[in-house]
Amino acid sequence: MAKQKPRTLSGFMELLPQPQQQMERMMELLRRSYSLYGFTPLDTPVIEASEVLLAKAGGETEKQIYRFTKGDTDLSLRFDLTVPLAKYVALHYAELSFPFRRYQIGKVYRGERAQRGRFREFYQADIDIIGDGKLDILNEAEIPAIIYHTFTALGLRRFQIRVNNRKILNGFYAMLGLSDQAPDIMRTVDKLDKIGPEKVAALLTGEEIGLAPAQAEEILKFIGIKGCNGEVLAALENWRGRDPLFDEGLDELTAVVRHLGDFGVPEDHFAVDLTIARGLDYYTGTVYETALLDHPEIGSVCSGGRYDNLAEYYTEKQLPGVGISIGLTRLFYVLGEQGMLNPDLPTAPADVLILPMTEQLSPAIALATRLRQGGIRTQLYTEQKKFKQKMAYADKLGVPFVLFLGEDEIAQGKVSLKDMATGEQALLSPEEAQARIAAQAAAGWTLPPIVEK
RNA sequence: GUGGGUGUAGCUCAGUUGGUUAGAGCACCGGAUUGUGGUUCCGGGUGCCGAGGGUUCGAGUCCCUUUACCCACCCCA
Repeated sequence: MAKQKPRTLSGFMELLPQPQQQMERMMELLRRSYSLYGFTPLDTPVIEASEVLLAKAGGETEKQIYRFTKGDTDLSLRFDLTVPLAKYVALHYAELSFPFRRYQIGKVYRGERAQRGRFREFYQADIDIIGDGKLDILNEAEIPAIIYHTFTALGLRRFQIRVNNRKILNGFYAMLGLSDQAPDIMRTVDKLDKIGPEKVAALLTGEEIGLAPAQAEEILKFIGIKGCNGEVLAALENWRGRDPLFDEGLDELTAVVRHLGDFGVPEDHFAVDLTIARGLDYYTGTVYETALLDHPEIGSVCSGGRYDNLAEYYTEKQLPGVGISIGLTRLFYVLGEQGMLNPDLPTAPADVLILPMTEQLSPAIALATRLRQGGIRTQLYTEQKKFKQKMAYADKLGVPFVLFLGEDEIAQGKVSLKDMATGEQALLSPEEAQARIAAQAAAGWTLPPIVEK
């Protein structure tokens, strides 16, 4: 019979056991980091009713949404975690405490063409802080501090958090009388690093945007402000007093920069960058983008910002918030491609493999139970294979220990424990063997029980 | 959505101006070695040459269509 060829869709990441372990490790580090800052975990459905998910969407995002019908219901896959959060907060408003700080790690779906470092299904790891009516500016400084901590916890060093404020940009374009064209201008200006000032100027004065050369020059001069954070802020002061929104944004940005220092983020890991404006269009104030300095070509791995009204499509309540999203799949892809994933990370699924050498399995099963009760990850190998194949299996899994239990051992009440790294083997009592394995077992594996007795 | 590239073994890829039985490395399987792996040696090809049509005595190779994947743009994590 002809077989259906197995295949995985383009843009969907599917990992082998070892890299999967590394991925899980990364997620665990993120959870710990987010938890450390007092965020509560949240999960929401991957599928939502289309009218809920698309309440605000339009343009590009709407085109990218996976949408389908099941029976007569119109369904969509979530394309980010922020819209589901908005729904969640609006729905459970009365039962939540504000400011509501939640983290969420989950898959999202975008039906765009897959590309290097760009997927159709990918993990986002989000944190958001939602206020009830108001939200203090300090939160906008804390968010990038969390990013700094998190990236550092992952072992990353060469990254930079770039900060800007939409109010500054919108205020600036208002000064020039260009409020209507502002979104197009920002998107163009965002390409500065990639295509250079000449091409940006050409695009700005081109047919689609149609600015006067003098206006383009003014814009390039503005976004071209360089220097350390203090210098950039000082330069921005020159525009103060000409637009109230601009002034407000400048005050906010100044506060964010100052508090970032208070939170312990080193000066060289964040920068005021007037070109960034990215992210979905619901950002209204501070915006962030984090880049890996050695891989600018791969784009942003983490971005976010401040929004004034998260859930305006679901509720009359005013719910301002600030948050960021780490593109976990992209980040993992880049790290893997660059050989930056720690190869020393133990990825064996077990600390020990028990090889029963006789037909009599009861002692081996009892031993496995005993080790597991002691918190040792134990695999019992009972397949009828040649000895050599059993060893090859242990070798491929990378288990640090193999434990033989044959007639001799059972008769003596002992076990043979082989250290796979050194090749040394010893006849030990079960207690001694357990102690040796436990000494090398991956740290932090045991967790307190979640169910009360 | 737009532009370009590539489909040959599980993976990465060779395959001459069209020529008879389609190859390499790695992986995999078996053996040397029935209580000792990772090294070594010996043996094994596991294939609808993406699919459909055309040209030809003859197509992996040339032409057309189609489909999938990759790269870039758009946009974005």
